[in-house]
Amino acid sequence: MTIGELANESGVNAKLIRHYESIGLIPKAARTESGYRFYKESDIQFLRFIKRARGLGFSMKEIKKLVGLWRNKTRASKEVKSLAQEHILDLESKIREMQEMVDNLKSLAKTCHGDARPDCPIISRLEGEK
Amino acid sequence: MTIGELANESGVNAKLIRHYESIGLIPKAARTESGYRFYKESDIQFLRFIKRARGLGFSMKEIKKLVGLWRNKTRASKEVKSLAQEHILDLESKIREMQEMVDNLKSLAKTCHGDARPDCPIISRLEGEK
DNA sequence: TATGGACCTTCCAATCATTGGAAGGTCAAA
DNA sequence: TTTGACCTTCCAATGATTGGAAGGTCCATA
Repeated sequence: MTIGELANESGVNAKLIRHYESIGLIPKAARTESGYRFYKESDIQFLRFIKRARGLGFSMKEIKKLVGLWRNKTRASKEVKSLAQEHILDLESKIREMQEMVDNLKSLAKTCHGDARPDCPIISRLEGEK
Repeated sequence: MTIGELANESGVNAKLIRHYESIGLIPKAARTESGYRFYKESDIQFLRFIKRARGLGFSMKEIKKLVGLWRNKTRASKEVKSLAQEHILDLESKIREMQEMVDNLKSLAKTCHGDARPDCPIISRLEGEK
C-alpha cells in the first residue's frame, strides 16, 4: 500500500502522514527498492485513531500519550480517563473565555447603530472609555 | 518615553511592541541619537486599544482594520459593526465545535471505569469501534 | 573613573499543526 | 516513448508570540 492509498483509506493526507513520521508520532515506514514508503492494512486503523483524536481537539502531545496508551495493552484505563478529563477542562475553560468575548461583543454591537455615522461604541470602548 | 516605559503603561511588553512595529501595525517609532525608540503619551492609548481588541479575540488582521477605522474619524459605524458581527459568528462557531468535543469526551469518560483495568471505551472509540 | 546592572538594539529561532511549492525520481498505461 | 499521476526530499510560510544571543547605552554608586 502506497502513502497515497493509505491517505485515501485513512482520511489523513500524504503530506501529513510524512509529517507525522518526521515528528516520531508514527514509526518510520518500510521502503520499496525505489524508495517509496509502503504500508500495511493495520496502518489505516492507526491513522484513523490519530485523526479521531485530533477531531476531539487533542494536541499532538496528548495524542502521543494516547498512542502510547493505546499500544500498551496493559495500560490502566485510569490514565486514559484522566488525560481525557484534563482535556475536557482545557476545552471548557477556552469555551468560557470565548463566550465572554461573544457576550462583550454582542452588547457592544447592540448599542452601535450601524449606519453611516462615525460614532460607534465599539470603537469607543476599545479606546478605553468606561 | 522609552519602549520599556510604554510597555509598563500599556501592558504590552516591549518585545511585542517591536514586533507590532515590524509588521506595520504601529508606525515606526522615532529614535533618539543613540538609536533608542521613543514614544509620546498618546501611544499608550493606541497600544491599549490593540490590547483590548486582542482581548476580545480579534486577529491581527482584523485589528489592522479596526485600527484603520479608529484612525479614520469619518469611518461609518456600519463597518465597525459588521466587523464585530463577523467576529461574533466566528467565535460562536468555534464554541459550538469545542462544545461538541466536550460532550463527546464526557460521554466517553463517563463509561470509562477509570481504574487499573486496561479496558477503556475512550480508547475503543478512537480505535474505531462504533 | 570604573564598573555594574538595567535597559536598549538587531537578528534569528522556536512554538503548534499544517499546508504549500520546487525540483526531481518512479510507475503504469496508451 | 511520452504522458500524467504518483512518489521523494527540502525549505518556507502561516499567526501571534516568546526566547535567546550578542552587543550598545544609560545612569548611579563605589
